Amino acid sequence: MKRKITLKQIARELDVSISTVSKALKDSKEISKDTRQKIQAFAKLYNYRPNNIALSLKNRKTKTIGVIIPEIVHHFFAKVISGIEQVANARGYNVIIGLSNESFDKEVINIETLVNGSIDGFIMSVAKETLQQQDYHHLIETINQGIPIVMFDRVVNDILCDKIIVDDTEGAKAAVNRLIESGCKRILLLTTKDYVNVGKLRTLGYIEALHEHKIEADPQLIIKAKDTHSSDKEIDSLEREIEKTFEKNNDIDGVFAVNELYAVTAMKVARKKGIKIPEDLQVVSFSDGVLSKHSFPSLTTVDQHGTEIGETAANLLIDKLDEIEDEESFTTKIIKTSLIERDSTK
Amino acid sequence: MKRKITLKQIARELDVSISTVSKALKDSKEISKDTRQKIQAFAKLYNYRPNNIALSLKNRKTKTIGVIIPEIVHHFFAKVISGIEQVANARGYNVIIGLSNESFDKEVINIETLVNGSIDGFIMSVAKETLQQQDYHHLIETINQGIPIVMFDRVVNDILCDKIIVDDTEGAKAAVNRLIESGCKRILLLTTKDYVNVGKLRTLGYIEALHEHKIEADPQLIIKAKDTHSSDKEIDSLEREIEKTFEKNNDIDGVFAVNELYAVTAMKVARKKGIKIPEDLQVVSFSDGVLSKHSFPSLTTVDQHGTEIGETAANLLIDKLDEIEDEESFTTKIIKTSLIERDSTK
DNA sequence: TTGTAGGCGTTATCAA
DNA sequence: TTGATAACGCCTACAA
Repeated sequence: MKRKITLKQIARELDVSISTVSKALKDSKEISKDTRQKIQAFAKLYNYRPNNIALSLKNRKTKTIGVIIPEIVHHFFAKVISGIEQVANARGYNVIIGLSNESFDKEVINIETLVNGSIDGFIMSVAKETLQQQDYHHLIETINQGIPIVMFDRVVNDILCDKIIVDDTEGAKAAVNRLIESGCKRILLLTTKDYVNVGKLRTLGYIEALHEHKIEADPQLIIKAKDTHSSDKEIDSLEREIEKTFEKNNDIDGVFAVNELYAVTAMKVARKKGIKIPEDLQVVSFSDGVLSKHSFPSLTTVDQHGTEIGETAANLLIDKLDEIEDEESFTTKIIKTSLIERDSTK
Repeated sequence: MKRKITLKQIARELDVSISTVSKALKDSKEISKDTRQKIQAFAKLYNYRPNNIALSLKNRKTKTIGVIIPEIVHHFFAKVISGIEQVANARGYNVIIGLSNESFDKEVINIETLVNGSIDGFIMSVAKETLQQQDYHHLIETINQGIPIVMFDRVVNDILCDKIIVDDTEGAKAAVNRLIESGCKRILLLTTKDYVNVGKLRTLGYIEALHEHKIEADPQLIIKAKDTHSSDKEIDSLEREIEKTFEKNNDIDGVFAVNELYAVTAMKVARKKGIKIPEDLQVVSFSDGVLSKHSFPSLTTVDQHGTEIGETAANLLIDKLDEIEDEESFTTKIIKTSLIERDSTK
């Protein structure tokens, strides 16, 4: 077991000074060709690589970015990470991940432990609990310390930083329009509680689409799932609610769900009740998932382009870190969604 | 924008030496109660936190572990990461992730950039390409440098290190047994090429189960998908192969798939052909996914317990790093699978 | 052309 | 009780 070799060791072995070695390895012309070659050959032989930690300490840059997300067992977030990682790696950065599990405390702890030198900047999607409590001191403090944050998806409007958002409202509107255009008149909305920004925005899109087509929104047709984690229990309870709503409103001919799990749950209810999709009921959902593609029938969905979001976020952050971008200007980028037509619509 | 405060600055402000500050913040009795309190109060006020990078350099420990996996947009790997992250955080470690995208080169690069001081140890699942080429020099070198590796799922037997494996063969056997017990006689196997270890082992389990029940394995009923990434195209081609096989063998009454995507693909073919599940055809798959739970019919699957694998791997690695475990002994832990019964079996 | 010295932030040892 | 010094590994301005 041989430890990694250091400049010091090379210097000792070759009987030169540390700085000579350092310069020689940078191919500096200060050093004679002879010694340069000798040192380079030796370094190569022993597979010398500069120690990242020492570099970080010296340069006050770690070349790593911290990614804080609510959960990772989730197709959308996994895609975003994948996009971040790709860009980060290509631009010489590493990626540390921290999971908040939607908990405020875990989010704070994660950020605090990384802030102390481990990372140069953050990319994050805010935990539901944080949004609910509206306590953003940890975010404000890191920004005040000169550590840039790029928020995506779950964004806090009050905080001044770069943001990548999905055009949730537009996407939802397009989805609902799609339903209306193929004949739906009574469209059930499956959404989240309002404090989840994206749920709220998608709800807004639903309302707007109806409005544009002079259809009045019926409160009876809006179900706000009381979920926090999409756990089995919560989905079961949603299922019962959907069932009840179908029973009370047997004229429902469309469903718009803010995520694919809700959509699949609706389809399950429909199947139980013998409602044919897409003949009697059409379904569209927001999503970025495998479920949509492989459910039966496959789901028409609003694609959020998770990978692209991740890539954009990483580029934005690294531009700032590498000082390609001005430190004091903040942009909000909107990633356009697109509708993927599958078999749950006519 | 106030930069993080350092010991030096505190020392200057309070007109004491750096080492006094350092000791006082550790509540060392060497320092008088008075100065201790003064310094602690000041540090608290300015929210002092030791710089991780400096600590890493000093201690030659980074308190972070590198996780190298083939992909992250994959339920199983996401679960494993989730398990790793949980344990790591609880034990004071951070997690850096690197994605190989199943590519040998990316795996090598990822490991090499992290080896230079950024991490204390690795948890990894080997890329398919690496397994195919059987070139493990990067792994051997890191181990030789005293950096421990814990492998999971896709494991290299020839390399001496800790390993966490799923009892693939047993799990597959249990799955196939389940099919046989509920009456299946002609069971189609959907698997991968042999160089993917887990595919091979699961295939073995299939063979063993048949053998135990004195059913002869029919090569016609074994489809080895020529996939590397489960891309759409590859799945389409698998679909056609399954279709052909069904046409040639109309007595198939069971399917065992080594992953849920293959299983869902088989169910799709069955649906097209009007084959009823589970009445005419029963399906079981290996998996750790959302698909199984929400497909129609929901799939009976072999649960791999991804989170537990991640937790076990992290504990094993950290035990070694924190020297709770002997550095020179290597264990291979087997995580038992369990069968989750759903609607695709009788 | 090569080497010395100081510093990045911290801790530990030893001296005052 | 406090402080100076060296060290972790690297880089660089400056001196020789």
